[in-house]
Amino acid sequence: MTKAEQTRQFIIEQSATVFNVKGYENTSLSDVQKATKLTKGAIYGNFADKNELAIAAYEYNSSVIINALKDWIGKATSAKEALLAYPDFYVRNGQIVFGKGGCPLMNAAVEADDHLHFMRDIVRKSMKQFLRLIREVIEQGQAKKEFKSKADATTYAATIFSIMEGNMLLAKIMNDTKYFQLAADRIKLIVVQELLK
Amino acid sequence: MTKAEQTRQFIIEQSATVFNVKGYENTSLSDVQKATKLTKGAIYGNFADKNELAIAAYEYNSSVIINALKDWIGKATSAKEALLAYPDFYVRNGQIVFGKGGCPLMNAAVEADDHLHFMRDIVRKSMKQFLRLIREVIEQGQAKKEFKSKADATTYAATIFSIMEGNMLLAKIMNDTKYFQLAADRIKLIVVQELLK
Amino acid sequence: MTKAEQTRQFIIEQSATVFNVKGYENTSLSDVQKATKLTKGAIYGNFADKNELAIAAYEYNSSVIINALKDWIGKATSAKEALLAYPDFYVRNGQIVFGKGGCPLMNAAVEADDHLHFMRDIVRKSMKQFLRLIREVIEQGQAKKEFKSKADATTYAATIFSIMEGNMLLAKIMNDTKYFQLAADRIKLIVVQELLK
Amino acid sequence: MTKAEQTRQFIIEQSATVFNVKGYENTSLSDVQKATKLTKGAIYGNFADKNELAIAAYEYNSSVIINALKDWIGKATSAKEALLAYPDFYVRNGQIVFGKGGCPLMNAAVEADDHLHFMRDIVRKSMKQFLRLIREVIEQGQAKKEFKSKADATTYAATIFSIMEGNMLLAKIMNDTKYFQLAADRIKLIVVQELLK
DNA sequence: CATGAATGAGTTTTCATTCAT
DNA sequence: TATGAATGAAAACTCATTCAT
Repeated sequence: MTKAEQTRQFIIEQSATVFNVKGYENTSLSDVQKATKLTKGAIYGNFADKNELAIAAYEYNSSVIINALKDWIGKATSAKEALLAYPDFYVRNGQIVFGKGGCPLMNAAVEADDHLHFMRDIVRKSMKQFLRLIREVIEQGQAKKEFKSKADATTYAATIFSIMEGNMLLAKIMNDTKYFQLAADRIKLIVVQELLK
Repeated sequence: MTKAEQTRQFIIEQSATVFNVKGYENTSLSDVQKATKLTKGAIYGNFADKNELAIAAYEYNSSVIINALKDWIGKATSAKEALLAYPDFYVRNGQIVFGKGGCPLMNAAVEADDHLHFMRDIVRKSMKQFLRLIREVIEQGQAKKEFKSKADATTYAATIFSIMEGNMLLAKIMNDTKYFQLAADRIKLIVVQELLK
Repeated sequence: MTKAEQTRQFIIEQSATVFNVKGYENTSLSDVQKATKLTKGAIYGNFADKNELAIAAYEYNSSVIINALKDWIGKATSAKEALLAYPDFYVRNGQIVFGKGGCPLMNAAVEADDHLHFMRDIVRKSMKQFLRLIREVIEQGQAKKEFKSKADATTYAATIFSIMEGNMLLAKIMNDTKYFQLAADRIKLIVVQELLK
Repeated sequence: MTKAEQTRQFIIEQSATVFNVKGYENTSLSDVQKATKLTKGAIYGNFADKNELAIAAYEYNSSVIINALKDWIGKATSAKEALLAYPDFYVRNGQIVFGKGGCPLMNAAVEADDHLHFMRDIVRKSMKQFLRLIREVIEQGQAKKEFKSKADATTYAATIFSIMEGNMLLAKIMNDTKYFQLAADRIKLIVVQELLK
């Protein structure tokens, strides 16, 4: 890893939370300077413009949770366990998630959907990736005869994800982690009643 | 309504969608000028600062959907019908909702939760109001013996709302109204299986 | 004239010489601020961007000498007198012209020809206008039988202009007004030997 | 020629046209990097600062046409032929000259006269050198009895040069090589009518 | 000698806000 | 009240230059 690559990575990691908290458009280069303690020149030496940094920060932010999800799936000994690990993470780490600005996919999607067009495709891509991971867990559960085969995996992936995100929204604005538990309960109910054989 | 009050209302209504689409921080007074075709003086004559206008615009935006919800409830002849009118609205008006920037509660919550502090309380308040309306429908359904009495109305209100919002998030970023149908289906399932006697 | 129009004109007049001396690209908004003692906002309130101001300043600069030429022509009692008034002006006002940065047409043309494309057409236009004025004096001299009718007015206009500009170039870089006299002598020779009947 | 001298020369030659086209102040080190495909260190290792490079690039640019003039003079079999070779070059190579940004003496003089002071003396020197070359051709023509001895060589040199430059200015901004022919015609007229015995 | 990452003052431009009219 | 010209701080970005490696 060259010096430049190290600095680039450093800038991304140091500024990622600021972008998630303040929003990608409302985070200024001064904010990034404060977060990295680097000069503007150093930042512009590593990124063509603020948009490039915003995208890199978003990719970092989304990769953190996507990789976490992959981890849980990898460690789980059953599809059920894998699916429930996802809401359980928020139940157990609610305050940490709050401190980092909440779900980066939701935050970026709200900015990117009808306004920050340069980010839309990248957000859409990560959203699809997240949904695919959940879908694959369900499909593997079906392949292993753990889950009912007639359940539409794509639909269930979207349903589980939307329950998690909808409750995240409530949790954040109400500053109340109980909504994470609510999501976990509902997802568990769906897994037990509708997916498990 | 005095002239001043009329102008104030005019500014709010003309700028409300811009705020919802661009975000409350990112919408500039130039944007408001363009939307209202008024001068800065006219705007500052009616609002102390941009924050006051942002709050008023948010209150307008959220009141539109809260009033719509009240309307559906008022017109419904049963609790079930009232509850299902909510997701059905999005199923039928998905593109219109997209054009106005999506759900104002979600948009504002994402900005306000850990960043735009002057808006947080007002967003929280409207969120509670929305949840309370749903809860009251459920409670009335229980009072009228339409719904099972042991179901926790508060929990079900949050669950229904979060399913709607989570799918709204997917719908917006994927630019696909099918997620509104997904939310409607899931909410109907819950109403039929868990609430209805 | 509205306040805005007054300020706009004030900015143009105060900054025109700076643009001519430093060049249109190398003149910064700080330079304009210093020249006008106005704030950036005041300047941007009256011009969309620096290019618009640069063009306005150039138009002012070129109009000053084009109007001067028109004046001499208007006051002259013969075509010969009108033509010679042009180089004579530089002979008599060399130091003043130096102090204002020299001929704006030449300065802007050198910048605009292959580089400052947004100014090229406007410079070309003023150049044509200047040449046309000289040509018309010659044509009127021909109409009044003062000048030989077979002389090609367009060619003579370009020749006279290029002699003046070529010597201006020498005068400026050598900081020596004798080249203005050289131009005046050569132009007089041409008028007497080739144009006058 | 040492390695360092080679690199220095390489940088000068690669960047010379950029300086002539964009102007000496307006050409940035990034432009020089792009033109040379070298690093900043390599450039600063060979030049103390941008001004030193600008001067070297100007000296190169002016030397190219001064050497060309010397060449034509050397090859000419008469003073008349030598003098006319100068405008003829532009008549024949107008588009090439345009492509390289036009006459470097004029371009640099316009920047240096009252603004880029560090270049003024060097531009003045090359201008004098160019004028001296023309003057010497005339003087040699007089010594060989080809030209009239009473003609003031210095004056004629300046006149010929200014006609060429004045028309160059028109040619560039009008993007029309006909002005080169106009200059050539006028210079030929002067040589034939006023210098030749 | 050359590299290229870093500096910090400079650039153009936008913004929320004020205030004389 | 409404106007719109003006303010000045802050935005994104570029530049000539330095210096550890």
